[in-house]
Amino acid sequence: MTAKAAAAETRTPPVHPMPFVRIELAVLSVLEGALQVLLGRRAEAPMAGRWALPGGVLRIDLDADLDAACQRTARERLGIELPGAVQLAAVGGRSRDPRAPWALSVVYRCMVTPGRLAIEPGKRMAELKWVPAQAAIADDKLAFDHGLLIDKAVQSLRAEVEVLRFAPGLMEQAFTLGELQAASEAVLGRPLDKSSFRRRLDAAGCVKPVPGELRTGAFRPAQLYRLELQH
Amino acid sequence: MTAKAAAAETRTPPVHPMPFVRIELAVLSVLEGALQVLLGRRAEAPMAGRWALPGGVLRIDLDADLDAACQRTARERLGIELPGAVQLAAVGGRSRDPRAPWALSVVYRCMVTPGRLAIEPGKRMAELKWVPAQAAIADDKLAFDHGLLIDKAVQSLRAEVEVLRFAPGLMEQAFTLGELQAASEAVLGRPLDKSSFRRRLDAAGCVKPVPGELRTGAFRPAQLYRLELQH
DNA sequence: TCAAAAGTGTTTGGGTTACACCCATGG
DNA sequence: CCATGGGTGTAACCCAAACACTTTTGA
Repeated sequence: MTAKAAAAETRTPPVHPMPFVRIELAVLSVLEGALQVLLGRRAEAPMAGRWALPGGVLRIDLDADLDAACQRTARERLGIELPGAVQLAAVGGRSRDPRAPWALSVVYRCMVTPGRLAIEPGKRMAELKWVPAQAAIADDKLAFDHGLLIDKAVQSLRAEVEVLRFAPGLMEQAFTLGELQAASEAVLGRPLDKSSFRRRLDAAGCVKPVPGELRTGAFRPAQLYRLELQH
Repeated sequence: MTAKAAAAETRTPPVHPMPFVRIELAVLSVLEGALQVLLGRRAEAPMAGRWALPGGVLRIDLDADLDAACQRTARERLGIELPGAVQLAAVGGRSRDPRAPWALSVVYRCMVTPGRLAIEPGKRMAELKWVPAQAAIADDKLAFDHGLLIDKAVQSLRAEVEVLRFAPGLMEQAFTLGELQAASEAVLGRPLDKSSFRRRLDAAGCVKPVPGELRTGAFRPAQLYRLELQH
């Protein structure tokens, strides 16, 4: 019986040591006209005091799959869900993380509207802050390889906005076309032409007017729109 | 001393069980005018006898990082290196693989020229065969979730060919523009216009003539070209 | 009445499609 | 000399940038 168990043990894969698996969150937002990324200051070793992407350990007892692990991590570290989070990449290797001989991180990217996030640090987060994405990518004092990960996140976001595939969470539920253009310009880092931007928008059909709804500001009121789900 | 060790132990992450981590290879090739994917018949349980993507267990003692793990897996299963392999995605969850309570696979995609691969099954591979990608994606009898993974691989390849970013391994070292066009058409699944294809090629500068080199066939000899590395 | 932002039209040019047309070669 | 694939030219067209213009409101 013990022999049989031993045999089964030998045949099953866990005979090989497995890597330390984490989830990292690249949470982005357009704030004050610039694309910013949410960083947390690490409360514990390793790299205590250093700024890093919020993240946590994959818990196979709690998480049904990777996407669920992403959401649980978001709840624990940021106190909110991250609808529309998409997987960016997996990175892994020796000496990525001093806690383990081999560390693998699955990185998620998510857009969040300014209001969504009451920046309240959760477990093991000393502090949270928004940092302009440019500065974060250039900062070589970020923990681990998180600078590279932020770069990847920004690149993939740009590629999507370029072809008018707006991630949910980029805008509030309802917004004016002017606001959408401003957000796109902040992400892309270059100005867009109002006329062609709008023509492209309704050619793509990715945005739908909310009848009757207007935003009344200091000047002429603007039609409000919502994101239309892509095919 | 033991107390200190115990404390360290409690703080270090391996207190949580980690998932079973594998590498899967989506090896694609244009064969007989169609995009095909390399499948292996599983020699062992689970799903013995079923066709699946070649793959293997991540070995943190052997692999320096994920890319290295991909190459080792290719050597062991296929007997060759896979230059130009790119990471596609990571998938993971409970009940993906009966061998473990939680399985995570990092999937790589690679193009291979017809001649490159002497289909010689390696360790734990009963047999290897090329299957048209369309058929493989539609086949619901593939092991695990590999049908979905093949779909992803083909989609990402199409997106690249669409913008003339030819993966190394798509073509032999030297090729005629006609061959490049034929391969692109096979990947995209639609005909391309010769004239505009060529104009786009030299606008993008992604292809460079090899002076003096000609391919002499049944008819007029053709200039040979090589892929130019992108910026 | 003016500033500021919303919203529309028109011109223009670059790039792609579609198609026609020569060129070179082995059979 | 002809079938076949290599290679080039041209006109039509589409899209989007550029820019000017009108509209609407609060101050």
